[in-house]
Amino acid sequence: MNDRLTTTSYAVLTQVAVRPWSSYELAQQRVRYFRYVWPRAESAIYREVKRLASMGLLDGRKEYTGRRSRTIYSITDDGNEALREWLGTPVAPFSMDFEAILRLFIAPLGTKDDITSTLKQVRADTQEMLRFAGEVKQEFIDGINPTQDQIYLRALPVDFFISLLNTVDAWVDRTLAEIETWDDLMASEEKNSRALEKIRHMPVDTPDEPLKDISKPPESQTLRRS
Amino acid sequence: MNDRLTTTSYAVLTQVAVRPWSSYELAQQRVRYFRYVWPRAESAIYREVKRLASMGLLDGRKEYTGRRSRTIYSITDDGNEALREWLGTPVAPFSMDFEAILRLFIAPLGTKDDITSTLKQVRADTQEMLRFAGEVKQEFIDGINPTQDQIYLRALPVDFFISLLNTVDAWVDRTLAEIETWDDLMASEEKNSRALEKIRHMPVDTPDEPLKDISKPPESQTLRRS
DNA sequence: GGACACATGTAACGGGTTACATGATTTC
DNA sequence: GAAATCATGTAACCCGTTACATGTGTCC
Repeated sequence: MNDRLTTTSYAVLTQVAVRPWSSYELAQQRVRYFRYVWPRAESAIYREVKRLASMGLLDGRKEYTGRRSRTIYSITDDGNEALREWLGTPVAPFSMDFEAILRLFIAPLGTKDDITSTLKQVRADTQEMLRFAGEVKQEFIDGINPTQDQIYLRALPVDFFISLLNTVDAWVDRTLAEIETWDDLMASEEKNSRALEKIRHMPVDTPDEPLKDISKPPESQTLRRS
Repeated sequence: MNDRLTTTSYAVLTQVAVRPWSSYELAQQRVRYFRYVWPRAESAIYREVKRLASMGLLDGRKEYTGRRSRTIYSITDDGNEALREWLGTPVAPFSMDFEAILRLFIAPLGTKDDITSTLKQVRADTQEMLRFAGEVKQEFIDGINPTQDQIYLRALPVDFFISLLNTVDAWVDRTLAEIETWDDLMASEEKNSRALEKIRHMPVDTPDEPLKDISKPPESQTLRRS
């Protein structure tokens, strides 16, 4: 049997480290809390807890409601040790899947309505996530979040999440506004020169200019292009 | 044989729509251009082009260099039609994998050095991506980007990408600064009340307050929590 | 007491990754 | 002419998803 631990393994361990849960609760609450930074299907959680239990990192105890059983998992010492070791290993880089961006590249194959609908859907998604973030914020303010005593840690991801969503939201808004000014989706001199002017002002250093952040060690400037 | 099209299929089709490529070039250039919005392993591309060719959406032509062959793919009319139809379907929601955030939750299991190293690694990653974005910006300014004539479209993802990276970068900086002020990683009254004060000022509406954006249709406010 | 939603999972398939393989080209 | 690197893929494993299944409370 395979006993390599993936980030999903550690994500599950992380949650069980808080307190014991049944598989079902775990799957539900993972969706609530980690959905946005490590989204996985519920069934992946069911398989993962069994694997972790068979490796001795979780301890599974059966309970019964009538004829039907459920399993409550708690973390073992080995499980905690595995988490501790994980913290010292290199972290997986941030990555994302953003289909709407792909569609932009070939937007002229479809209609203007296609692409604006796509972008509005993205906005609806981010605003739903922002609504959720607002709920969590309110829970902490009201002092009723289950992890209230860890608010000094939890505030960090919440901060990240809100910043990110506002960034995406603002981008969608100005992108929709730009596209609304277009008569069609075809290339034109005017569109292209407007875009060039915008690109000039985008907040990133170009290779010919001095770099903004000089607090970093210099070898990071010599990384080869992949 | 299975002929369901995934977003990865469309990502490949999108790229081949620009011009013909060999599988190898495709895999390389995908890494360059789509790495950040739809990252996939190169071998996935090799399998995908064969699948798309067998479905008639790509046309594969063999070339030889000595005894060794390679295949050049170009898009067919059916391939273009598939792309066009795709643009009218619901888009997959934005999602991300961000392991560093998971580690924050259990940071006290490790050392302060563990967590700051993790965050510095994230910063190094985002700054490498920003460096790449700066190169692309410069290419457009110099008028030498291969998609220069489509700059009115390409500027939109570039804008997104730069905004996102700057947001992540700024978050990492203030998070590192916060953690630097800590003596240890344990919970404390002081850390928690500071965090609460920060949360109060985070830029997101809470459920008890009037909503910022009233330009949206009202039913989006009534979405059920999942 | 039937319908329906919630609770608690399992099975099977396929997309994604890691590892490997081999021919051509360049370097020194 | 040996070694290293680039070009061009293939094989196999396994993580993740979709679909399904069955038991239990609850509503009316």
